[in-house]
Amino acid sequence: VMILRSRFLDARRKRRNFSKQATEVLNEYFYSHLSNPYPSEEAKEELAKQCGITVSQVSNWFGNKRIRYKKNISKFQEEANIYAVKTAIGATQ
Amino acid sequence: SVVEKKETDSNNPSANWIHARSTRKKRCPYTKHQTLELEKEFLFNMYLTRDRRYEVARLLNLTERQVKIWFQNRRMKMKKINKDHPKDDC
DNA sequence: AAACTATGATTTACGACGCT
DNA sequence: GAGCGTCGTAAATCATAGTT
Repeated sequence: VMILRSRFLDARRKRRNFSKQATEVLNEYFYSHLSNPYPSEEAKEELAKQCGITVSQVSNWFGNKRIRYKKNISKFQEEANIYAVKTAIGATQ
Repeated sequence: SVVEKKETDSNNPSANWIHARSTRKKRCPYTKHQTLELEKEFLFNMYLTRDRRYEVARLLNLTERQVKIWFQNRRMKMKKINKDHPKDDC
């Protein structure tokens, strides 16, 4: 019984990558809050809405992003620069 | 100046959220058997009595703490499942 | 098409804090 | 006040999607 249940739930692990726009929004938040990339529950809800994903998915994304960023900062340097520039442009307008 | 501030933040990975959980036990995935038995126990009741916890731990060769935490995590998982899919059921 | 890598989701293990 | 509760998370691992 629960074998079927767990198999059913494992099937939910089938995923699709998030859209380019969603990833863009998440990265923008991440890199503009690099000193403290921990969105509040409200911020998560807002991001989820903007991205068309669930709050859980936003939490997963930030969890993965924080650990992977931290594990290899240099690998993300280029991406970090891109979003730094992006937010800088946004700030001057 | 706004630009400068953002850039220094970006170039400053020392910004403290990188705190290493130094003295933590490494996560060790449980066996199929352990997980299955834990799930069966959870199905029986979501909360463990002290005696049950001792028995389960002994039977599965886990510590009581591991069993306690497994049940805590399992309850959180159930809560998340109920939240993400409100009412589709078998 | 078979390696390989990126990425989203799930699983252990805690710290922080609450309640009794 | 020891002890178990939830909540949010780190870190490792899993499973698959996407790339070379």
